[in-house]
Amino acid sequence: MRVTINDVAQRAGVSKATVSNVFSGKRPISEEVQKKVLEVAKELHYKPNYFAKSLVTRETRIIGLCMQGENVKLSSFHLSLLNGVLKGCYAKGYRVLVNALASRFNSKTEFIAADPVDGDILLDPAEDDKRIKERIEKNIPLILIGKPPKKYEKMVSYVDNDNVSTAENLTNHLIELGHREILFLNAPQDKTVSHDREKGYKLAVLGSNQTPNLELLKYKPDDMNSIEYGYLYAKKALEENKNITAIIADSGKVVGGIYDAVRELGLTIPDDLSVAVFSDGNTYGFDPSLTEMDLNPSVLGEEAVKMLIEQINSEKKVLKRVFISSEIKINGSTGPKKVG
Amino acid sequence: MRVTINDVAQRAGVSKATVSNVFSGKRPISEEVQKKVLEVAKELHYKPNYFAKSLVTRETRIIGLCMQGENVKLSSFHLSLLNGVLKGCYAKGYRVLVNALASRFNSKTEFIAADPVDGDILLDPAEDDKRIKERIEKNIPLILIGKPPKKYEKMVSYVDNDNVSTAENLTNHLIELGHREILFLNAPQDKTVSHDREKGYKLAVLGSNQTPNLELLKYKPDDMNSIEYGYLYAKKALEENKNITAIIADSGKVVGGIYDAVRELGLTIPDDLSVAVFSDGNTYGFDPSLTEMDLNPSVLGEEAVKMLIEQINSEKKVLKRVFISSEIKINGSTGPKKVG
DNA sequence: CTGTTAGCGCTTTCAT
DNA sequence: ATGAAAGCGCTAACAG
Repeated sequence: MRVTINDVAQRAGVSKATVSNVFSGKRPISEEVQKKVLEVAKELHYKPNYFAKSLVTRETRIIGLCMQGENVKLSSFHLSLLNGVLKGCYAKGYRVLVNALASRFNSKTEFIAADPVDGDILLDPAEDDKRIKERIEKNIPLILIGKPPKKYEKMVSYVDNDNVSTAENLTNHLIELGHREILFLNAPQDKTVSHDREKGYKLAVLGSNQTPNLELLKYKPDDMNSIEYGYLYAKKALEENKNITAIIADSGKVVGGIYDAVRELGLTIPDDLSVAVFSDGNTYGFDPSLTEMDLNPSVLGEEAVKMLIEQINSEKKVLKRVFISSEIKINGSTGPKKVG
Repeated sequence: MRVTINDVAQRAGVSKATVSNVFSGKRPISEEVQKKVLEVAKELHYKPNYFAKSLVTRETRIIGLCMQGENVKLSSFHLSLLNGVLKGCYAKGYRVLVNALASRFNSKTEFIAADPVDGDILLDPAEDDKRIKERIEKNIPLILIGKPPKKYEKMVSYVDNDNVSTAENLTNHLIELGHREILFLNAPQDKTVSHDREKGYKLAVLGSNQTPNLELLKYKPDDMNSIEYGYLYAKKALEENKNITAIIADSGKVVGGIYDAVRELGLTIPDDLSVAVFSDGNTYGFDPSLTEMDLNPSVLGEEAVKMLIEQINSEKKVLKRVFISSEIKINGSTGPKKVG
C-alpha cells in the first residue's frame, strides 16, 4: 500500500541507491536507467518520505515562524510580514511552519520534540524571552524581527524598522506644516517599539526648539481594541485641548477610530486637523487618504528569510542587524496648520 | 554534541525502550527509574527527534494549509481564516505548515517528498484542481475551504459559506430598498465562489419578477488588483449606465476603489448610490460605514481544523459538509433608491 | 556508472 | 517492570 524506494528499486531492477540518486542527481546515472526508474516511480505514484530523508540529511527545508504563545491573533501587519516570509521561502523552496503553540502545551512536558525546522524567525521579542534563550543554547539558526532584549543584543541577528527615525520624520513633517500641539497615539507601552517611537517624536519636537508635552503622549491600553482606542482618545483629547491640530496614529485601525471621532465633532481633515500614521501599507478606503510611514512589513519578512537561509547554509555564524527604512508618503490627511 | 535517546539511556543505566516509555507513558515504569530518567534527560537537555519519531509512528501533529501555488499573496480574508486555523490547532496541540510552494517547484520534479503533515486544509479550490486529486488518490485526510469542483463533490469534506443565499440576501436587501439596476462586482470567474454568488444574485432578481441584466455582472480579472478593479469597473459602469443605483462588491478592497470612483464622479452614498459588500469582518475607515455580509472567515478556519483532526483520528471516513452562515449588517452605505 | 552495507533516532514487538 | 532486537525509509560511504 505504501510505496517506498524499495518498491521502485525492485520493480525497476536496480538498487535503492540508484533510485535515490536518480532523484537527487548526486551522481551520474545512465540515460537508460534514469528513464526506467522515473517511469516506474510515476507508475507507482512514488513520493520520497520526508522523515526518512530528513532523519539522515538533518535538513528539513522548513523554517519556523514563532509567534507569542498565548496571543495568537495576527494583525494585518503580521499578514504583510507573513506574505514577505512566504515570498522569500517560495523563492528558495522552503516551507513555513507557523508555531503558535500555547506555552501551556510546551510546559506540559519539557520533552516535546523540537520543531522540525532548519531555523526560526521569531516575532515580537519580549524582555526575558525564553524562546530566544533556548535557541541560542541549542545553536539553532535564528533571526528576530523587532528589537532584541538588551541582554541578547550582541548574540542574535535581527531585522527591524528604524523606529526612532521613522517617528522623527513623521513628526517633523507635521512640524514643518506648522503644527505644534501634536497628539501621539502610540503602541502599547510594553512593546519595545513604542519606546523608540516616543524617542523619535521627542527628538523632532526638541529639534524645533520646543519642549515635548507629555500630556500629548498616549499608549494603547492592552485590553482595548485599536479602533476604540483611536476613537476614545482622539475625541477626549480634541474636546479638552482645542490647540491640538495634528495626530500621529499607531496604525490604520487607530485612524479608523480617529476619523469616526472627527466626523462626530464636525471637524474637517486636513483643514482643522492633520492625521499621520505608521502603516503596514494596507490602508485604503480613507477619505482623505492617509499621510503615512509605510513600515514595509513584507520587506521585513522577506529580509528575515534571506538572512535565516544564509545563516542555515553558512559555517561560521556572522551577526547581522538589518534596518528597513520607511519613506513618508504624503497624502490628503495632512496639511498646513490653519492660520488664526 | 547531539543528544539522543541512547545518551540518556546509557547515562541513566537503562534501555532505550525504557526511556522511550517514560516519555510516552505507554507502559508502567517504576517511580525510581522514572525519576532517574527525567533527571538525566533534563541534565542533558534531551529532546526527542521529530523525524525519527514520525518515521515510525507515522504521525506528525502538523497540518498543512495549502494555498494556490503561483499566487501566494494572502488577503485579509486569509488572515482571519489563518487566525481561526491557528486557534483551532492551538487548542489541540497541532502545528500549521503553510504550503505555498510555487507549482514550478513541484513540477520541477514530480517526486518532491510529500509534506510532513497528518492532513491538509486546502484553500481556493479550483475546477480541475490537481492538489485535490493527488490527496484523494493518496488517501490523505483533507478538508476543503470553499466549494469543491463538481467531480469531487461527493469525495471530500468541506466547509464553506452558504454563498448562494448570502448573495441572495444581500441582493434582496437592495431590492427591498427599491434598487433595480444593481451592478455586481464579483470575484474572479475561475473561483467556484463566484458562481454561487452569481446564482444567489440571479435568484433574488428573479424573485422580484425581473430579468437579470447580464451587463451588470462583472468578474474580477485575475491580473488586476482589487482596488483598481473596484475603481475602474464602478466608474465605467456608472458613467455608461445612469440607471445603476446600487453596487455589490466582492470585498472591502473593491469598495475602496468604488468609493474613490464615487468621489470622483461627485456622487453621494447612499443617496445617489448604495454599496453593499461581502466582507471578512475587517472593514473600517469607510464613511459611510458598510452594509455587509460578514463571511466569518475565522469560523471557517476553526471549523476546518476541527473536522480535519476528527478525520485524522477516525477509522472510517465520513464525508461532511459544513456551511457557515452569515448575517447581514446594515450600515450607512445602503439606503432607499432616490425617487425621481 | 551501479550495488552493498551501515546507520540516522526512535518505537515496538517479543522475551524475560 | 525492563531489555534486546528488529525495523520505519532513506542517504552516504565504500566497493567494485
